[in-house]
Amino acid sequence: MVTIGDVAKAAGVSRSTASYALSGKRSISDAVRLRVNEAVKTLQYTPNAGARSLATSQTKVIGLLAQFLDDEFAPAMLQYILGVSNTARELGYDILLVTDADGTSALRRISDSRMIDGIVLLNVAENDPRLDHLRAAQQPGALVGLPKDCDGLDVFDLDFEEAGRTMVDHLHRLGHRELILISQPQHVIDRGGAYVWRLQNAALAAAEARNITLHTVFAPSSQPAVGDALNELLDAHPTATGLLINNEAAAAALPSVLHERGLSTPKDLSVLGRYSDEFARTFSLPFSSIESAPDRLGSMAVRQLVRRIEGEIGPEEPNVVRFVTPDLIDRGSTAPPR
Amino acid sequence: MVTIGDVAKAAGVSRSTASYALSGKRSISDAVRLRVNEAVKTLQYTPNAGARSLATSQTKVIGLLAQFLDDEFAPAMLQYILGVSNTARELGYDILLVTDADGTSALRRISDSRMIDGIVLLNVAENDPRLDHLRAAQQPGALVGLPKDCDGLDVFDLDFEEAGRTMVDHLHRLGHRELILISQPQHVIDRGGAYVWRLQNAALAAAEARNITLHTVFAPSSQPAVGDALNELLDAHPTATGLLINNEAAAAALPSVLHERGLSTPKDLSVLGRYSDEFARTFSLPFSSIESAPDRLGSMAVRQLVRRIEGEIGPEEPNVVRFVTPDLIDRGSTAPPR
DNA sequence: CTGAAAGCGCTTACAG
DNA sequence: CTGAAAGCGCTTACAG
Repeated sequence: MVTIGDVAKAAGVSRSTASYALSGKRSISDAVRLRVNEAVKTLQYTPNAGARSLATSQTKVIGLLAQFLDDEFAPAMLQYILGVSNTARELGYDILLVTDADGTSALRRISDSRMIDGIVLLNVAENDPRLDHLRAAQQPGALVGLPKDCDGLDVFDLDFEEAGRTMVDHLHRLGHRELILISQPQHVIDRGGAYVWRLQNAALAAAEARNITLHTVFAPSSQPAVGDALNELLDAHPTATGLLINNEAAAAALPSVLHERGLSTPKDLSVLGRYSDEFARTFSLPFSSIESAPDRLGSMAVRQLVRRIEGEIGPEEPNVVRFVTPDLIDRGSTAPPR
Repeated sequence: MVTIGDVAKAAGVSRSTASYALSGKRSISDAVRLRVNEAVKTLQYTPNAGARSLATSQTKVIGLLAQFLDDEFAPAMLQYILGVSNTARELGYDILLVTDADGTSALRRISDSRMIDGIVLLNVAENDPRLDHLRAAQQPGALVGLPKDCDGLDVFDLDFEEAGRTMVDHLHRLGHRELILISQPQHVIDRGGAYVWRLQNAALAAAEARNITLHTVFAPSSQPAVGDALNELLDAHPTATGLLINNEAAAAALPSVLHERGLSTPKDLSVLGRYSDEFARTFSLPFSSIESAPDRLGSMAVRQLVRRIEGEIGPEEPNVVRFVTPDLIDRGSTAPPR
């Protein structure tokens, strides 16, 4: 393989001069810079990443820990991954994608071996076992998802409380007085998916404050089952006029359920979801929704992480916990109840 | 950080002995091995990946080039990625996920800088511009998807010809005499998505051989548009009794289209798709289908790649081009025409 | 503005 | 069975 030594020889300079000419870390005569650049081009020189990382303790790689859990809807995950990946590339970093079932040991592996400069955690749970190791790691970490203890970590998440309030308020303003909130399965809460109850509790509080009825229910996240659950739900609350959905699988299943029941939105029922616009397009969902902004959250996490990696923010500087304010995207599925 | 030097010191041996004790590449007295292992444990030693790769020219990382094209249905891609990632981990490799729009330069970047030991290409086109660089690369490559020229590359793909024949034969045997085949958009073919016409041509040939009518059409891969296309199609061919679908977005949109038209399968129409079982579950698709086996294809590609990387197959050994025989998964959406 | 040299943390012939 | 040393390909103080 062609090394910087070959470049140096071809340019008639020392290896250090060749290196500096490429990095620009000290002034170089135009003549030399020109010859070095030419040598690089003709020899097709590319620095060896392993050698560089050994010398600089920098890999220019970010570890991305994504878990594909049974109780979660895989297509919704993809948006976060793409948001992280695209922003990382923009900032000059590559992505080491880790999908191990055992996230903790995977984290340790890539961190301790210095394969990466920083770590993004997706799918963060209330008491995420990965966090202890992340805090102990040499590399900075950024989370998408809010754990109980954010100490020492930069955290980005949708403001699910605000999302819950907005959903209730929006339908309340339109005149609705009895609503149903469909959340992720109980199972998601059990393993620490705090966003489920963060949204739900805020929605319940808002409903109480406005003195309206809010039925809450946990629905499955797998497709055949969730359709049945939706039907049961509509049977159980025939007087409810609005449906709030914090469950991607339920949102995806709803169009055919409504169709089967001969219901149309917003005439018979107002519907308001919580998912990304990309998700809505993929599944052709005609419901207004709270934008969950996965690409933006992934991007924010990476930007902050890179600032830490590159020392723009010192390790002593306090961690940030940033909530994205939920936007409501109107697709015309809400209206006053009839 | 703790190095192998620290381990050696703690165990009272030389660095080379410590290294050999860990790699097992030469015999070591039990006493020494014990002390070394103990030192590793107490010091929490993990080898530095960059240093190791510099010394061994091995990174234990596989590059995964995935393109997310507008004309393709993103959720269908995820299965390939997961298949590759999980198998790689099983074999001791990590995944560098590259989603750059410019796949060619991304390939060059990770290859020339020796960040990876081998490369998996997803979404391979008929004349894929990435292939020239892959052939010139130092690292072996494996493809998921069949290009025109497979020379020097290991290739894995579904047998789309057989898939096309099977689809036609299956409905022919049931007594159907007029079918419609819905393919990906023309656009996919234009940029080299050979699988579209591989399936279609084989289906046409099979239809001709059996003397039945097969209407073919390219439908959009985006959701609102594809629904309209399906409706037009059913309007245009009212006497057709069977629908073959080689277009994930069309398959996802079909249930509601059928519902709107008051059609049920297989009573009014027999439907046979081509997508993965995982995809069917995610979208709750009730149609029988040809399994596209993305996880299996991804896994096969990685296994072959690792065999090349680890020298079990020499570079002079001929490349393989392997087709997965399509299985038909019966979900009860086909029956004799009425 | 440039060069010779040390060092990053490993592995692996070479010697014994 | 074990050790001293060279080398992988970079970067970066240290000297001039």
